Amino acid sequence: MAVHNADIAAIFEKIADLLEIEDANPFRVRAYRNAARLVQGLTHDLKAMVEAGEDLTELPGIGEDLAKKIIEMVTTGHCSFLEKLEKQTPPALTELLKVPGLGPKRVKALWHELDVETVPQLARAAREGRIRTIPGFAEKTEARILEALQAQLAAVPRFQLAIAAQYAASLVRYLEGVPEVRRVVVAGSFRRGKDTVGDLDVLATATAASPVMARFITYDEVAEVLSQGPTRATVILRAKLQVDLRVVADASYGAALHYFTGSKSHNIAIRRLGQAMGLKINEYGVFRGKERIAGETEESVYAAVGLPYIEPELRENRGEIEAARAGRLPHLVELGDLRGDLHAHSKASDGHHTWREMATAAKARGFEYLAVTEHSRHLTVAHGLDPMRLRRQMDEIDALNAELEGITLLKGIEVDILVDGSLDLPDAVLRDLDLVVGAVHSHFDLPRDKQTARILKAMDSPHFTILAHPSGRLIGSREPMDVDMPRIIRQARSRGCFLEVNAQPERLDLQDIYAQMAKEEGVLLAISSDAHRIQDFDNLRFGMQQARRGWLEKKDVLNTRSLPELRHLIAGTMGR
DNA sequence: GCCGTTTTCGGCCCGACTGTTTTCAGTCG
Repeated sequence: MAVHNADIAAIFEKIADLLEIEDANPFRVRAYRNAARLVQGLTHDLKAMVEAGEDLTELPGIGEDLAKKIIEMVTTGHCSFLEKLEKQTPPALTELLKVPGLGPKRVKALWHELDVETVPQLARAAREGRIRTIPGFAEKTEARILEALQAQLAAVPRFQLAIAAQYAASLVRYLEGVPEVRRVVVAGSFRRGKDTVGDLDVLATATAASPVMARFITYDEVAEVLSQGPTRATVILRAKLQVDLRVVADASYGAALHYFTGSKSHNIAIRRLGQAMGLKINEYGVFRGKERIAGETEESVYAAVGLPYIEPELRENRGEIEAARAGRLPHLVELGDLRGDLHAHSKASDGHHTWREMATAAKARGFEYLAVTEHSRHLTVAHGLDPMRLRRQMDEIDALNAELEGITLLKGIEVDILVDGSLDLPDAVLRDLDLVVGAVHSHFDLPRDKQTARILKAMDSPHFTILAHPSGRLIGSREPMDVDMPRIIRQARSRGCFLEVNAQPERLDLQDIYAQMAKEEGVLLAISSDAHRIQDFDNLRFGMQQARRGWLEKKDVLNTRSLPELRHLIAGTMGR
């Protein structure tokens, strides 16, 4: 049975939940949670590592015991320790932990006092007024549980980064207008550029006299105030997006920004470093005894523990602290490094602007080149091009290039990868293009081996240049295809072709850890807008953040190259 | 359960807010 890293992470989380309900040593619980997070973010397959005989205890947070459990899981497909725990403690209890307001202590009390083991049982107990009879619970708690269960029914998924960005922008403008407010910044997973955010963590610096907190909870988009104190408040916007506001004095800006940006795991690691140096780090600053020695800027916080500044996108405790200590932090690629865009559409297929308009907009962003990559004929809903229309477009592009100054349109196609792995257009026409972007747009649910083989075969085409949106996921609506991504990455290396980080907010595909894996394998990535209208070039900022989360540097990105360099690199893949 | 320019044992990040417990535990981030 195939055991993936995600399966192992899920089992460690489950063990941590059950141990916590059993009131186990909290540090033991944390060890399992740390391990789960580590495994989730690993760029290497644990099964492959075990098969290769690698020493898992080299991984930070994995000791003898957890290594043994991982080996058991990848070789037998199950975890005997979890099975033992599930005999002692009903496994469904871990579902109760997901109800906001219920932690391990309360879940245990509900189980012992009322025999509540499942969410439906919890709902019934709340409706029947039995919860208030448990010591430590009262009517208000019971009411909140009922409310939370109702809210869970109308489950709010995480928000796409780009959507959260819209709510963030107007809230920030509003708060900046409040008297005595100095700075407002959105921290949290938003600042780290995660593909989705669960809530917005907003930091403001203000004087004690500022009415910022009162203004915040009366913001006209606020639907509900969950909690409110002098320095912190939590609200739900009408859009169902939760927003936490934290207010500190301006002198604490850096420490608070660091604390509020997270990730939690990164913060813990930094605080431990501080602790080892006799320092205490909190959101107000870095302290030696009572004396504050840093905290006005994030740089000062890192400097206090002997580290250089670490970019927010790297702060996942996936090796960035070790890299910082060793002076090996990547110099992350930036939006300004892009010299062009290698995936875009026009009215000719399913876009909304002409190539003249697209080229003008691209040039205005400082781009030297823009690839013309319409859909191919198989994608009829998108008015995909057949060979004849493509030939005609190639002539039009030649004519347009003769007119345009300061930008070059590259002749390309986003060709469908058919279910058997063949490409939707004949070699005779593909060979005359500057580049061929291949993409899957159908049959997303093939079994893993077939799906992988299909894509590998497509990449075998001598004209194949870039694999677009490699996982095929649509955030919130379509899961990634079940494919062997490490194998696809190795195929890209051996064929000398490239993978895409698609910047459309619902795609952001490749995902960060695979982008990092590609970098480690020496495969260049294209950060592409997949623009269907001129405004879509703005999405590149989200693709850029995803790429930065994958530790990509300028040298790792195909479209940071000048046009001659780009042509040279592509020539290595075309016409073999 | 992990880990060591404090340590192979004894530590393990830190603070805000809520509700209910009259002084703090539980939860959350």
